[in-house]
Amino acid sequence: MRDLVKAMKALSDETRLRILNLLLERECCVCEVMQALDISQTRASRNLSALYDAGFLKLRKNGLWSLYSIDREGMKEYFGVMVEAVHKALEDNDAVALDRERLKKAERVGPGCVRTAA
Amino acid sequence: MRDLVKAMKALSDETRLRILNLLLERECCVCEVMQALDISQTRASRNLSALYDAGFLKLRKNGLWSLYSIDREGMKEYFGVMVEAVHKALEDNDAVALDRERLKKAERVGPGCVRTAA
DNA sequence: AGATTATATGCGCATGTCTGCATATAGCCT
DNA sequence: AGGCTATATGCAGACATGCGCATATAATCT
Repeated sequence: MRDLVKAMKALSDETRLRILNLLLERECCVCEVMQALDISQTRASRNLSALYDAGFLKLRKNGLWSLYSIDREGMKEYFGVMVEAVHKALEDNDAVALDRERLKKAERVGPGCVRTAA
Repeated sequence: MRDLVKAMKALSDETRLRILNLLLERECCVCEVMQALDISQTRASRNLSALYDAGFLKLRKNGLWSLYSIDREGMKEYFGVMVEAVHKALEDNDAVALDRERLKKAERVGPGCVRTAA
């Protein structure tokens, strides 16, 4: 029960829903999320952590980068169902579409970041 | 997006998840929810309203009673999916099982209440 | 070692949520 | 009409959440 409440709380925030939809595209590092959603570093990091703590994401560290992605295998079955519901619900949402566009153009923050480092 | 966030918020509270599971059994009036979950009238009423506002429930007034039930037809498709996910997630939860037991024994509060009035 | 970089986190503030108490509302009955 | 009853709601207090700022952490490179 506690876990389910935590999962639902994780999904009841616009920023986190946008992040989840971004990660449905592909694995992202924190700085890509910052750029795609046009939010601060703190905000990106904290909200990614929340989704991670709730059990939706997995984390892969690569050098300086923290690469988050949807943990399809590790997730409980009904979590997957919820993620799919969110996916469907937002498939033609403008904000989410814009996020996806910005993700494509995401500039490398430093000399590396994921696009080249991975 | 706003609607989805609202729906998720509605599901991110233990009391409301218990209520939702109770309503998966059958339509209930506020006083039955109070008794089944062993909570105050205010709490039952407010949380039922929250689920209603989010779009999960429908309301049927019968005399003094407010009869809430899951609005399977009126709900958006992905809401139904979420409800099913919650159902599965809590199908063998102790608290929810106890709520169901107490619902069976729910005493009529006044001279009427649903069991006889409906 | 020191500088640089990506991410995480402590603190504080503003805002939001939940619930109890008291009270309002509205339907039923005599 | 007046009393009773089931539900709804304004208010206030306790508590949680979201986020910015500054700073810490940890990996990489020279």
